[in-house]
Amino acid sequence: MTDIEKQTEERIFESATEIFIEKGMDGARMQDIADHAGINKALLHYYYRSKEHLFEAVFEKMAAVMFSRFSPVFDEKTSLEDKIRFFFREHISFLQKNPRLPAFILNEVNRNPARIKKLIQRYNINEFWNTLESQHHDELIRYNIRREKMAQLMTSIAAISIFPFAARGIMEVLFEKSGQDFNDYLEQRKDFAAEFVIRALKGSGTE
Amino acid sequence: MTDIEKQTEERIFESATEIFIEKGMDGARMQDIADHAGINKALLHYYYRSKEHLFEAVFEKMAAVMFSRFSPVFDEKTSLEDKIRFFFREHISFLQKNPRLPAFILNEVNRNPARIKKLIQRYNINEFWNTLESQHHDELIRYNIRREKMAQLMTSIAAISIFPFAARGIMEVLFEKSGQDFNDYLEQRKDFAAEFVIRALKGSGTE
DNA sequence: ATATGGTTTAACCGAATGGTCAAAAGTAGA
DNA sequence: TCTACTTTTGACCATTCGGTTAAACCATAT
Repeated sequence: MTDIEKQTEERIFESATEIFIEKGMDGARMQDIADHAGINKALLHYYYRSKEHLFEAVFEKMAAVMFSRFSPVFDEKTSLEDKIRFFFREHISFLQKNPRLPAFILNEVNRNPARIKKLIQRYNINEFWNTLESQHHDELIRYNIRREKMAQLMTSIAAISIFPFAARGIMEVLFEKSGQDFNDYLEQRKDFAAEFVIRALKGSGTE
Repeated sequence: MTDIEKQTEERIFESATEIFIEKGMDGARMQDIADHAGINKALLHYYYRSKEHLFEAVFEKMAAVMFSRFSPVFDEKTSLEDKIRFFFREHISFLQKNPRLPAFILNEVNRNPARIKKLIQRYNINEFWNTLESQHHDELIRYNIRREKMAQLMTSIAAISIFPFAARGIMEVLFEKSGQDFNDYLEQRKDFAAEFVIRALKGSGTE
């Protein structure tokens, strides 16, 4: 692959990413992507056979980026509580830089669930749990988190971090009306979310 | 308005609702809506001038339905904790019957934020807070919830309830892989969510 | 019966869309 | 410079889409 080819293909991919995230699969136009990349529309089909192929490339990349942000948690050799603090700080910071990513992923997955299936095959959620359990066995018992509750806890954590971005359109309007600032809210949220979850955990103990 | 006219107009509206929720504004086809309603495509334009008009009618109705589900909380003369329990039970039950509503609303709002603006004008979020404050003054002080934290708390509650439906496409695949059932998860969530939030509140007191 | 006015349809239209193709332009080796 | 190959383009195509129109249909009142 030559340098120029790489340049062109990359420019196409980046333009497609921008347009697809903004307009969605159905709303995006191949002509808009070509214009944005400064090339002829036929070139899109030269590098990516069809709109479907191009979208799939973008979607898989973005989904991988999104999911990869969950894994650093497993590298840390810290307590569960510190992991939670670390996660919210890092994850919300990441989403501040990519605020439209959650809405894009969630919408396209709901529109076509088959798309995410093969991507998810790579991840083993039970192994995910096993890792956490081995790392935090004592804490999980102390917090009375059994396997069924694990899904509840993890989805609640994800929800608290992701939802403000998924509902960004509503929240920004709501905040504007009440004189609050969405960015301030997000900054505060990094700490609030962590302490919120940790308090909920502490109160659930068997002791 | 005659009976037949009402029948037709309603059938159009219901078909449009179904198609728009499933495919979104951009993905929906006027022909599909007409077919679904069992009528000629021109009739759509006879009752609703354009696709935009038809969509707006559907969107505003669905947004109103969604928002109206937050207000019963203010009628209850119970403690804050019981209100939280009541809210999760009712709200998740409602979403179980309308599982695609959150993704539809969130996506279309993000795609075109202007659409929700005029709807939100009707609601006064500061008055909302004032009502809650007058009803639960003592509890809010005990839980150390000041005005800035109110937005954090309310959005966390909304997130915990709504997110599983917004991320339904991912969660169903994830659950299938790990041998869990999404409906069981939702049933458990009604209680889990309430106790989770209440524990988080209790731990935040000034005492 | 017939005129009136709202309702419904089949046929049609222009624009936009994803996609194709043959030729031009560019590149690199002999 | 000639040749073989890849990259890029403009023109074009078939189809789809939202929307229009004129006529048919139908219930009701006179």
